[in-house]
Amino acid sequence: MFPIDLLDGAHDGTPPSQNSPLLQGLNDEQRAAVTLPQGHALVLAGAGSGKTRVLTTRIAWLLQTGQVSPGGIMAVTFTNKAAKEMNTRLSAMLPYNVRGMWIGTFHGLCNRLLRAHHQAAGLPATFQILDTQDQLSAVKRLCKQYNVDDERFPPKQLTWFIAGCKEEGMRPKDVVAADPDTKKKVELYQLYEEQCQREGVVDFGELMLRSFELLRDDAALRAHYQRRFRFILVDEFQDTNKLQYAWLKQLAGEMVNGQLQGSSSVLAVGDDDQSIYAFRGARVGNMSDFVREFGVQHQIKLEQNYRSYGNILDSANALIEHNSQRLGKNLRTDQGAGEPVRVMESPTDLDEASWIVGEIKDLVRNDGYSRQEIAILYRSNAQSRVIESKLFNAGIPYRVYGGMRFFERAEVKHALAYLRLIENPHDETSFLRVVNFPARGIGARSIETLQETARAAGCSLSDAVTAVGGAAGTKLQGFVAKIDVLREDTEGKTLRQTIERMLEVSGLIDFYSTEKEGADRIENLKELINAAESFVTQEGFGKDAVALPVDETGKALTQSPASQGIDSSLPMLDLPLGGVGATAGTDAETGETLSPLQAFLVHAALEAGDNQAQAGQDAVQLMTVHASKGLEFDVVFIGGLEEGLFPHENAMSDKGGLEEERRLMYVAITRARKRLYLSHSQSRMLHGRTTFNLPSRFLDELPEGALKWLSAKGGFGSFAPKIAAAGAYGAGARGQFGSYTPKGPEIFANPVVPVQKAVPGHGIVKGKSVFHTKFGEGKVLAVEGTGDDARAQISFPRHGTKWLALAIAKLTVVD
DNA sequence: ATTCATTGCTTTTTT
DNA sequence: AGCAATGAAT
Repeated sequence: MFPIDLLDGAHDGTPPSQNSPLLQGLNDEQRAAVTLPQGHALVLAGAGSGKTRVLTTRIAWLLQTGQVSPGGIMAVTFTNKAAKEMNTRLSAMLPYNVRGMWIGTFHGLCNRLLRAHHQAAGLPATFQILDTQDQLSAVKRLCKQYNVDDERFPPKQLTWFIAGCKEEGMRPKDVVAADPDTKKKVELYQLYEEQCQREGVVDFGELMLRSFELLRDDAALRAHYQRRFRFILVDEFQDTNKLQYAWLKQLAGEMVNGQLQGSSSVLAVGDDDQSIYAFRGARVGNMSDFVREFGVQHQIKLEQNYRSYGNILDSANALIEHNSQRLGKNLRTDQGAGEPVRVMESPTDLDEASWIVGEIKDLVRNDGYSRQEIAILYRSNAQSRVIESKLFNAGIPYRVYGGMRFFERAEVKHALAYLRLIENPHDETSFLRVVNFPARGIGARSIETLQETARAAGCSLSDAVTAVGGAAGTKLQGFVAKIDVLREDTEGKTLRQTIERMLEVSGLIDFYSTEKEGADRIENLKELINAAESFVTQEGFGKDAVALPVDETGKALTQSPASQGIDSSLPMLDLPLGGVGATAGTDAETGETLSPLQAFLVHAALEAGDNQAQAGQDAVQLMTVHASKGLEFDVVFIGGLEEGLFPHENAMSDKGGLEEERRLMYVAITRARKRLYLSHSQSRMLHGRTTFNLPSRFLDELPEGALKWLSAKGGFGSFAPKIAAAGAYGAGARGQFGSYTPKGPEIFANPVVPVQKAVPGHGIVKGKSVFHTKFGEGKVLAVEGTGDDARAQISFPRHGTKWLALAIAKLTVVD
């Protein structure tokens, strides 16, 4: 369907030096992609085909051959991680620095655009960004104000509705509301917008939508950026939603009779087979739309895989073949077949976990694999629990990805709220978050009065405090005065000093130091200071901003970009953000500079921080399949390959659901370099009850020749080789296998690690020293309870005395 | 204001 | 089952 279009790099008549060191080691397809001539192009980059390398080399190539200066390049990604990776690689490849380019996430770049043109966009210069939590609390507040029945309109659903509308590019007036429920939602959407506007805040969707509208409605501005960005590169194009696609079109040129006209070149890199975010609005269809509307001339497929052995790729290829909606692509490798893909069936999820743990022990002990090169992937987060407990009991270090991110933690959010109030006393989300935290006797009643007063007077909460009388009024005024003092105190101070002062004045530190679980919260607040410090250093605040000469057309000014005066000390937000001939840091209209504090707050919202657990040394990696995208490991376990779980039953409702699940499986398989294990269990504890599931249909879709069934080993081999016997424990067999409930001794013959309940002694005894991954070494003061309920009281020198549940806390006995 | 009890939710997730 | 968030009781 898509012909491979190998280009020799000499189409535009001026053959660039094909022997450039940049092109060394690239295969023909990669080289063709890197040296593409001007014009729009689509690169279908299979898993492990060197996609990031192609993207970065392409940029380096464009610069090196003088086709464009850094200012003429935009590279868009989805995650901060990907953007960072691109930056890092580019800095390594290029002799000069990378700052002049616009490299970032969609939201990051939108933020940049809106900062530069906040006036045209109708936003205050210091607008702040609401994350998902903030958005939810804003909606809750709204619902309360308008007495919305939160049974019928759960705030969470409203936030989904609003985000969904924005992703589709729809303002309240654009939504077709047929039924009264939708009408009500649209009404609330409208009110929510007004509230955000009043408070000077934007949510993630708004960043995208607002900057799209800015470009759409301001022809001069649009023309400027269209001229500036000669080359636009988009990573993970299959994950773009409708709005992001429309946004790209605005930057790339003008639509004339359904065809895009413009002088810029858009390179979209993606893999339709790895599209796993349709559930949150991604449109794979953007790929074919792109080809049609942009009049794409060149399509290149990167099918050479440098990651996995043949059996793994054969499995991936065979599986994805079952999808009908594909552009068509087959991965190949020179590495040989490698080991077969191992498949295992276990009677229960506990056995499955035990088996995985045993296998990992062998891999590490006998085969010399390092733990961090082993990943356990699962469809849903709930599955990690069992595996974690088995790993823990076996004393194998592991790391779970996902969960709370740094800037999302309650104490950090509290601190950020105070900081936001310093900048903007009218930020009501922040105001309400901390007006009574730490508790200062301002109850719900007082707040209600304040809200009524503010509404009556048509002013913000903080302005309304003086109008509230009585004891409540005094307390409220005290709070506002506290913030005012803080604002004056920190005027002109460094970010570090500001945060330290805030922690003191707010009473947060005092509060947490009296809390019993407060020690690690204080730790996190201290960490906030560190985060701010490294933000300041990295972003180069405090150094003089240097003007960057911007060529109108974005064309190379000189052959040596190093001489263009790009200064690495330029903070990203200070860059001349367009506006014709803008000068960084000074131009009041376009290059307005944020204070370090403001910039840090933006950073905190836009980049929620690492969500990895302790960056432990050599630990087995646990994560959902979604989280594994873009990563690779020597050994991969995929657990829970059962109907209803993977493919997940909730995903099967819509027509594309099964295919998306299959792509998810495809992503999972292609993470493995050397060895792949697939596993399913006959029964599983799910939502508190034991369920019995058939093996996943995906197992049927793999090539028999690439697989090796291990189940025989355990005595359940009678069911293998597999699916032919599937009916035997199908729906009719539900009762029959009821006795496999995880109770009593292990039925299964491969129990490398004894079941938890069989171990009354966890080794943790009064008087012993234990090690906790976070708190360090501590002494056991007491032990209580048995089995899963066992708890120990442990005294840590740096974190005080804590009660820890042994089933949860990661403790190892120190001899 | 703090603590305890009840209720609801539970696919995947970035920004 | 387990957790978070809400509501009632002290």
